[in-house]
Amino acid sequence: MDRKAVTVQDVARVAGVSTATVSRALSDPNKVSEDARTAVRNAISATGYRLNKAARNLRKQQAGAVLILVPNLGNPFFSQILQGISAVFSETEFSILVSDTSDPSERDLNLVDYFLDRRIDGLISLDGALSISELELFKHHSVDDRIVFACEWSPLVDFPSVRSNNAMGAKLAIQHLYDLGHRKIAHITGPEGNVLTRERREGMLQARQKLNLPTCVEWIIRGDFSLNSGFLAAQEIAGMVDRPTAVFCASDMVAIGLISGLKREGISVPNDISVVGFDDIEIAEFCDPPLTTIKQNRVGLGRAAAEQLLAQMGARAGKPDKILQLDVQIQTRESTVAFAPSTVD
Amino acid sequence: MDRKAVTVQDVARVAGVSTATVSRALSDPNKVSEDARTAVRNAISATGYRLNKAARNLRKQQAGAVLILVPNLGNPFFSQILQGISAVFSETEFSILVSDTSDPSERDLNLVDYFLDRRIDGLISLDGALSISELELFKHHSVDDRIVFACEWSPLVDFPSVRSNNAMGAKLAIQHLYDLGHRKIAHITGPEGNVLTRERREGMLQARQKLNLPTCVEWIIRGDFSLNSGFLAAQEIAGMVDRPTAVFCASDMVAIGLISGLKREGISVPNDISVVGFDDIEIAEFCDPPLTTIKQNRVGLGRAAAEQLLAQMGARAGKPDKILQLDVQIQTRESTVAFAPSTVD
DNA sequence: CGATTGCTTGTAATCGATTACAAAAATAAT
DNA sequence: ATTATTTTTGTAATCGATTACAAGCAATCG
Repeated sequence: MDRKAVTVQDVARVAGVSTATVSRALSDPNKVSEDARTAVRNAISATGYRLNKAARNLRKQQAGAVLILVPNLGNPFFSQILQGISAVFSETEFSILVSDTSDPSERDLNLVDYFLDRRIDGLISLDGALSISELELFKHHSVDDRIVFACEWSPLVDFPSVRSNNAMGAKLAIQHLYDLGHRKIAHITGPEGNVLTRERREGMLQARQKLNLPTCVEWIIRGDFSLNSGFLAAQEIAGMVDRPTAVFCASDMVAIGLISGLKREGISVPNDISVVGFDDIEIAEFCDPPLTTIKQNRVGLGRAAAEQLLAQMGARAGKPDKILQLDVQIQTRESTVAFAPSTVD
Repeated sequence: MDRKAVTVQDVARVAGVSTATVSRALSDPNKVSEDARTAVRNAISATGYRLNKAARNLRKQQAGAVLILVPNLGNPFFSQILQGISAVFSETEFSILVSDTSDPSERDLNLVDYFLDRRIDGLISLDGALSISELELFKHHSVDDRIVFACEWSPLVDFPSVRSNNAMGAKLAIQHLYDLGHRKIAHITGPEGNVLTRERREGMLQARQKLNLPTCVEWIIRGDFSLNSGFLAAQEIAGMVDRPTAVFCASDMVAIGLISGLKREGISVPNDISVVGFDDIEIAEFCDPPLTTIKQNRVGLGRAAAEQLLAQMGARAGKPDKILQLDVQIQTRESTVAFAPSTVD
């Protein structure tokens, strides 16, 4: 690459046209004549010309990149959404930058600086927990029309967002357990303050109310989406006097941790307790027992978010903010079975 | 952000110095006097100046970004390496672009184009299976000194690479099983052609030979690192006349699939067969039974690769190509137990 | 036939930071 | 005090593509 760079000037000379014509032939081919177009095409392949993105970006006042904020890159759940996003942008001129918000070294950098430094043209956040001051800055510098939330979102602002229908998922889970004859249903939540936690819990509470199910404060157990929180919840459940016959978990990881923990307590899944997860991560099918869960279309979610952002960046006109909610399905496997009242209550 | 951009000119005017001084104050502060430095600093905060990366990149003939090639973003194994890489580059001026090589829409784009388009200054590939033509192109355009392999690598070239000591991992696994009294040890491999598959298999064969273990062609089962391949291998093992008492799997996913499959065949782990995985993914601890496995330092691997690339990009001098091999450890859990010869052989 | 419209093209300014070169100022040496 | 040396500064060219503007030319119209 140390061969002196071939520029648009060189192409122009070889093709016998001006630089303006070369540039136009590249960006908007039907602005130039057939002849010029082929001359430029030939000159390009003759010289081995490659457009310099930095120069274009400078002139066009854009960055040619978007930033994806991921709460935790190590989590397969998020990285599959990233896959969907990546698939869409790879068809465009945009590159994707990825930043892990759980990484402390990235936290001190203001996000809005990415925009101001002209490093990015848009932003997709999978993290709903952006600070209020950060969100204010977005608005203040009017870059808020180039931001889309995916999966999670922030209740503090009304930026467009693509998400799964979490309440629907919770309802499906409860209804499924109800249909199997379960009445005493516990729930392990996500971390407090998280929007997904809230939506799933509310959906569950609504379904529960509609079906007239008994409630018990003890049955709502605080978790944090992690394997370990499920594992710990198992001990709590084992110690309950009025033990639930089924548990709806806010994530598959929690469900897997729970099953592992219950087993350790001598409680069998699904014979003693049925368990439902949320997410349908790949491994759910290969657990023991295979996990009944709520399936989200993660790749589709990423794709939709990417397309939303592209639309937004294309049309700078203030289009109505959108919330796109993707349907979820229940995937029944062997971790849930019909309630068999072995011991009379 | 539509407020007209503040440029280095504006700062110069306010500070009462020239643009050159402003630029120098920013890039190499001890090239200018104390007075000028503070004047510039004040002017910057007074004007709210932000450096335009596109302009700098154009002038400095660099991109300010590196590309990370990931075989499969949806796989937590890779995304944790990404986390390590990300942590290092976030301390620098470089942004990271991420591309999923399993994404068909990215496959038609020549990787070397990223360099030629000046979109990236360096490349870290977690994918060892780059095509020979692609690798030739790298050399042909002499960008091969700005490429580092991480985790996987290509046997076709001698680019620097950071990897786990896979052979050592295999030896640890076999030795562990040997110490527990196992002699009939099977192995489920990764996909054919993959370097990790080869290293782990060779390491296993060597250890096996050194310990003078019996061999049997049937006991080497072809897998592909996936859950499903482990699941399928279970059926094969169940049908063997001379059944192994332990299985060393090329990945944790395979091990989990295997355990799930064996259970379905009525074979208990670890009572009937002990199982060892490779990777120590997060979930390994919460499987049933918790998985004995070879632990790789994924984040450390990412960090090391990132630092290697930084060193390489900094010193354009041809420094010796390096292969950095990180040690692995065995993490014993409950999927392996001492061999108890219940049925006399 | 002259005027109007539409299409294609070229010239040159522009995006914003960096840096080669040279001049000026400050310091050290004789 | 004068010269040599070092440090600090400014001017202007430069990176490479885009595009406003104007001009050239052909086609269309009254």
